[in-house]
Amino acid sequence: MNMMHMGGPMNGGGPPPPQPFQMHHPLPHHHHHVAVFASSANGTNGNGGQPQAPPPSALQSATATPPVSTSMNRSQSRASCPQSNREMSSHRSTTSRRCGVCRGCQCKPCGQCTYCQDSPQFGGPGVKKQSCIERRCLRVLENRLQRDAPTFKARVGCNACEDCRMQDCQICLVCLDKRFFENRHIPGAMCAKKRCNNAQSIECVPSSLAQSEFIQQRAPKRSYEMISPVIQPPQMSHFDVKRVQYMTGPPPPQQQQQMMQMQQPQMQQQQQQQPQQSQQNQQQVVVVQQQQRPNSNSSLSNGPSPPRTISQQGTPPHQPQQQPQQQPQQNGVHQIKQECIENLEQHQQQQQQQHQQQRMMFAPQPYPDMNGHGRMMAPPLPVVSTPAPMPLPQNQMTNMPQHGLDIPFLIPTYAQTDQFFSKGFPDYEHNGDPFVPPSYAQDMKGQVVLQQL
DNA sequence: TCCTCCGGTATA
DNA sequence: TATACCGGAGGA
Repeated sequence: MNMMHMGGPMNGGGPPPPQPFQMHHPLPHHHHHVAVFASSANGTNGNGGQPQAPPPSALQSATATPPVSTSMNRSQSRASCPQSNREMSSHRSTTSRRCGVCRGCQCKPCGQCTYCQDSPQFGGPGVKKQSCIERRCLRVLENRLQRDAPTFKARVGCNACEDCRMQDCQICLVCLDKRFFENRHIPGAMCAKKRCNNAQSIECVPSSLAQSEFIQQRAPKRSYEMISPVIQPPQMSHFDVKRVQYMTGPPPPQQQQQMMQMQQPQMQQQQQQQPQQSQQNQQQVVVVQQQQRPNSNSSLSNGPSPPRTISQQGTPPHQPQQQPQQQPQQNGVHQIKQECIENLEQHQQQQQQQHQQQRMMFAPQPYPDMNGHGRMMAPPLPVVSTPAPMPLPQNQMTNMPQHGLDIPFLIPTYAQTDQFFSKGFPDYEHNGDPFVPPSYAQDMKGQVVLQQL
């Protein structure tokens, strides 16, 4: 995979200090009509304090100073003539040339990233010859994702180690897919910059696969028996991470042992947090949580988790599948099943309502496909560092994801003891991070930029 | 002719 | 495997 275009050296993911820069070339006159439908024109330009950066409100005028450099104008010129022979005569031009109309193309160079500083435009030597990391064309990006995703070494982290708790780098293939394409191409993958020692490889699903299909395959990558209690008794199935499917019978002994080792501390901690629950409720909750949110970033659960119960004394059983007396009673299993079904159904309805509202608030933005035809693209997503989305019981759905999926999947809630996530998800707001294009910032979230072709 | 930057290759 | 480098396509 070619990661060069994903950002280059990035200071470990942290935003470098803002560095004011001077545009060496005055912005040329804009030759194309740009119509902006802004629902929110207030906000900072978010461009690292650059005095030259036009405020979003400036974009509302078709005659305003263009927010891009000469290269963007050239790209727009190309895009303005989609029927151009030159545009269509070359395979390269049809697959990876800038569309010129997406917000990446509309964004002007940040002047701070590696590639900007390399560019002669900013006094650099021009050896890297790459475009500004803020100016990624969504069409080019999607082409790259479609091309690279099948061979991408996608991984799922443990979500417990320090690396997993780091914020996403926002520049790797996974983060870009998450940001712009709702994880469509590399669903469930962890940020490629994270070096989780407990990460497990997952397979990439072809982008042509429907969301509902890939969820069935992708979500339970780490032995998540989220569906198993509905399908069959939980103790009779496990998820084989290698075969990427549910297998009947208990997991292999080695996997069981590994699961137990990873879960014991979390189980104990969880019981300390819920001391007043009745024993029966406690059993049910634990079973559901272990089955449905093993990938949670919470310390309550992480890693592969076979269906299990909890003992009367609150100590986790070491060999639950060999102790039938500790299995939930038949009524309890049915009750859990019913609870899961109800929770999923209820949450599905909630998700649909939420996404309906999101679509009304953040209208999709059209951008041309390879043939120059308009396509509708999902609104920008909030950038969060999240584990693979997993369904949760409804009583745990406090932090709702904004990933826009029309499925009852959400980012797990996090324990109060989790200092990193207990504050909630970081809002997607431009705060000077040069890797966050100003046009993708919160204040531009509701704006639709239309380029007349 | 110059510029931008995609995509392939080399290198650490 | 990630990053750096660079040839060269395409447009102005």
